[in-house]
Amino acid sequence: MSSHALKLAPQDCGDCPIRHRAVCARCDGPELAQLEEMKYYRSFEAGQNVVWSGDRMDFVASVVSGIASLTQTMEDGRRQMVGLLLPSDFVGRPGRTMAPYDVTATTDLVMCCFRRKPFEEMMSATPHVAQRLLEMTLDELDAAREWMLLLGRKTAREKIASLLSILARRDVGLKAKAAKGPISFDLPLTREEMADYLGLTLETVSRQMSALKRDGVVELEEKRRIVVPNFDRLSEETGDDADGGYLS
Amino acid sequence: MSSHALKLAPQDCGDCPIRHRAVCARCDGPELAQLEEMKYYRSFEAGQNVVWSGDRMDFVASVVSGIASLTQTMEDGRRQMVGLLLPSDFVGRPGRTMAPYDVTATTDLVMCCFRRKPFEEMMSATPHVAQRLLEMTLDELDAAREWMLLLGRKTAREKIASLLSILARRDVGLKAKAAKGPISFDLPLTREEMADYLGLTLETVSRQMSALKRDGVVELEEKRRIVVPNFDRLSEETGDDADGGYLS
DNA sequence: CAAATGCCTTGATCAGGATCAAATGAAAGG
DNA sequence: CCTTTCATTTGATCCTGATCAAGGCATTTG
Repeated sequence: MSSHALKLAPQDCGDCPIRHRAVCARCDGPELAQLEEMKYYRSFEAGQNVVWSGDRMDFVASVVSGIASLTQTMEDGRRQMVGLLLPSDFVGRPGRTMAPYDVTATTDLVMCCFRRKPFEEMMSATPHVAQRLLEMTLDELDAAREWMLLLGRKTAREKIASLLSILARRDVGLKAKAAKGPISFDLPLTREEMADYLGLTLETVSRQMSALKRDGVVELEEKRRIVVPNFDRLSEETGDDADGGYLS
Repeated sequence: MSSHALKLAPQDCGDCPIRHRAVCARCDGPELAQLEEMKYYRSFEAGQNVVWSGDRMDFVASVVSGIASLTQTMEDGRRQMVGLLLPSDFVGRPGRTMAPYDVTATTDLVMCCFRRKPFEEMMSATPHVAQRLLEMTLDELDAAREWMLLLGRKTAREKIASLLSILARRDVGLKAKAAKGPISFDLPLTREEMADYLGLTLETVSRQMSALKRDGVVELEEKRRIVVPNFDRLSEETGDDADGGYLS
């Protein structure tokens, strides 16, 4: 279990794949050097827990690769995922050591962790980290509010379509490819995780996936492999206007 | 309609009721003076719209008194409130002029508006505003995620109890009173607004309110006047553990 | 005063999604 | 190879909350 937790070779920030989107994006040479000194990598296998709600966290971190999830659990076991963390997303809150959510590696995951103390000192000494973190937090807040609309008002079918649309869009973005022609990608989530994210049961997720397949909105070749033959068609199923106001 | 929009006398920041919690909390004498110069007050009557989603906003603002709501609307009219703004809460996003949500005065409302241009200049010149705004945004993000759990997983009864609990807690806080003995407060929301906030219909809200009354969890004297005879009893109905992890 | 309006409550019925249950298929392990 | 396990699908039934509809009550308006 911990065989994977240490094996990552230290990497130079200059080569880092998330260098220009993460919390360090605005930092220049000397500040980067300072961050290099307080950072260390940790990796996790899919399914592994990163921190438990209520745990003390002595670091904050950026997701370098893979996907992590933030989940809240009620006493009786009801679970709601409250965030998906993609590469460059930030985990942890300056000024608070207690984790408010469970953080779990949804896929294999690499995180760039910063020791809390020096990170917080740097935040109060120089503005670039705080400025970037503010931007990122405002984006997360927008995303959370979009999700509130989904959770409160969308039908099961619209919820599934919305999630697939976001994942598809994300993969298209990564490939820097126009939204023409079929899009295909691997689902990084199990049916149960999808249910936890969407406020549904896994049975309903499965049924709605089957329904979208039956209606030709998506093709499922291997349960986790999604093909979207017509992205606009999928967009129509989300309940959002046009293809979602994704611009600022 | 605009008779109310201008009539507020300019107020000195030193006397401002939200001085120590708002975005200006960390600012000292000279910075306050700078803010004084870019600020102006606007007031709105209950029910009045502040900005429409998609509108250009040439200011950002703090709520001084009253309550405002942020609402998203789907094409077919489904509505979801995504935030309640209480005194000291911040409206608008530095760096973005387009409003992403409808902002509406839920009660009579006074806002302290800052002209966007000088506010943004000040944010990049000095760190105090950005630091405070980051804190406030992180708090909002936590609140949004708590609401995601409510919207995705709680029953109608738990949703109502959670909302009443939050409003009761808030009023207790204002009165700096211990949580012993009956708590009473006025609902600042109509049944329909409650429904929009909780992801329910107004009929379900009404029925659950009646049910909580029937079960002795709350007393309703005037439809908007709530008495909570036993706060712990109300807390049990929210589905949260203990009385909610409200500490950071 | 009567009529209209806004807000709320209550009743009857419906339906979307939850729950309970079983079966399938693929991968992992003995 | 057979068994076990895990993720998923599918079926049958139930129930919570939505929908449709009517009525109450207070305030406003003509």
